[in-house]
Amino acid sequence: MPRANTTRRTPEMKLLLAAKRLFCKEGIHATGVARIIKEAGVSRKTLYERYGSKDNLLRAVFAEEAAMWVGWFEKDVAREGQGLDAQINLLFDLLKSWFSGHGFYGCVFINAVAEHEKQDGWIRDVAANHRERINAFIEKMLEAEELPEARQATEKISFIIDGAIIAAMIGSSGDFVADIACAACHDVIEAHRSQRHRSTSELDGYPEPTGLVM
Amino acid sequence: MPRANTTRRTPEMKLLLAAKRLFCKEGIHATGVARIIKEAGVSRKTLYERYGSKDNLLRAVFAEEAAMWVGWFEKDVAREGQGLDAQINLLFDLLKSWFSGHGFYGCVFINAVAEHEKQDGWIRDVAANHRERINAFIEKMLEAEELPEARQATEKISFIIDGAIIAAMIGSSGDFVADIACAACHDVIEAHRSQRHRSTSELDGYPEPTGLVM
DNA sequence: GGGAATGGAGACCGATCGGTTTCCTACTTA
DNA sequence: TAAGTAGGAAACCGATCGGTCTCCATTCCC
Repeated sequence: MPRANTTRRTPEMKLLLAAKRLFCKEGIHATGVARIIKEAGVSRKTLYERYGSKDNLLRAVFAEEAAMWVGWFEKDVAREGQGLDAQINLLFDLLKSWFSGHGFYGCVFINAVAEHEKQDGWIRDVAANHRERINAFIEKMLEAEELPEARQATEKISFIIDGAIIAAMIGSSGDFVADIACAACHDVIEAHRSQRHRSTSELDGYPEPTGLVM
Repeated sequence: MPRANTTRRTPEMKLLLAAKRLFCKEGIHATGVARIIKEAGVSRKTLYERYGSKDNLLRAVFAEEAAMWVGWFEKDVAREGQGLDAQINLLFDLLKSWFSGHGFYGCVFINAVAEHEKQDGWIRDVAANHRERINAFIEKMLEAEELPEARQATEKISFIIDGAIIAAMIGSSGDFVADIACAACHDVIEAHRSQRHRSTSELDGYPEPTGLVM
C-alpha cells in the first residue's frame, strides 16, 4: 500500500514548494536552481530527473497555483445555497488569508508575466488562460444571480482582485487590502443591481469621456 | 546658446528611453546592458559614464515614469473647474492612450517589484513611495468634492487602476480595459456618494464577512 | 546477503551577466 | 591647423547562470 503522504514529502513536492516560494519572493530570473535545491534539500540531479528544466519546474508551479484558485471557486465559493454577497465575502476571506500568510509575495502568474517577454511567449499565454478561467468562475457567480451586465462586472471585479494582489505584494497590510477590495466589489455589484444599468451599454449614465488628451 | 533638444537626443535620453522600453517589455533581469546600448545606439562606455550602473539606469527609469504620472495629475487632471466625474474620465483617457500606445508593457514599478526581493530592498520602497504619492493625488481629488470615506475610495480606485494595468499588460485590449475600469471607478464613487456610507465604518451596510475560512 | 535503484555532493561545461579598460575615430573650438 | 574631447567598438574580467555528468552512500527487495 502507498505510504500516507503526510509525514514524508516527495522530492517533487519539496522542489515544487521551494520553487513556488522563491519564484514569488525573489523573482524567477533572480532565483538560481542552486537556491531552489538548497531550499528544497534536494540534489541538482534530482531536480533535472524530475522536472527536466527550470522552465518545466515553473510550469508545475503555475499548475499548483492555478489549482489553488480553482479549488477556492469549486470547493469553497461555489457552495450551494449561498447568495452572491456571501460568496463575495467568502472569496475575500480566502484572499485575506492568502495575503496575510507568511509566504505571500504576489501572484506567480502576474509576477512571471511582469519579468518576461510580453509580446509572445508561453508564459503570457498561460497567464492569460488562467485569468480567463478565473473570470469564468466569477461570471458564473454573477449570472447565477442574474446580475445585469455580468461580463462587465466580472472584468471590474477581476481588476479589483488583481489590484489588491499588487497592493498586498508591494507592502500594504493583507487584511486591510482584502477588506477594502471586498467593499469595492460590493460597490460594483450594487451599482449593477441598481437602475443605472438598465440599458445595454456599460457606460450609460456616466458623463461622456472628454477626449481632451491627444 | 544650447541647441533645441528636438531633433538630436542626448545619449542619456537615448539610453533612458531604450532602457524604459526594454525593462518593461522583456523584464529587468532579462534585459542585458548589451541589449540596451544596442537599442540606444550608444556605446557601453557611455552608459557607464552617464549612469554608473544598471541599477542607476533603473532609478532614472523610475523617475521618468513617476514624472509621467505626476504630470498627468498636476497638468491634466487637476485642471481648475472640473468636477470629479470629469476628472476621472480624463484620468482614464490618459490611461487609455497609455495602454493602447505601441510601447505599453505594464508599469515599470509593478514589474520591477514583481521580479525582485519583496521583503526589503530599495525597489519595493521606491514603488511603495510612488504608489502613495499617486494615491495622495487621487485622495485630494475625492476630498475636493467632499466624497465620504475618501481614503477608502482612494484605495479602491487604486486597486482598479493597478488591476487595469495588469489586464492590459497580460493582453486585453487597452481601450476595453480603460473603459471598464473607468466605469468601475464611477461605481465606487457613486456608492460612496450614496447613503450607504453615512457612518464611519467602510464596511457598514454589507453582509458581515463569514470568517468560515481559517 | 547481494544486486538494483534512489538520490545526495559537487566537479564541470559553455554561455552570459554587469562592469572596466583600451584604442581610435570624428568633431569642436581657438 | 592643432589641441582637446566625446563617444563608438570591442577585448577583457570575474562571477554566475542553466544544465550535464561522475562518484558514492543509502535503501529497498528478492
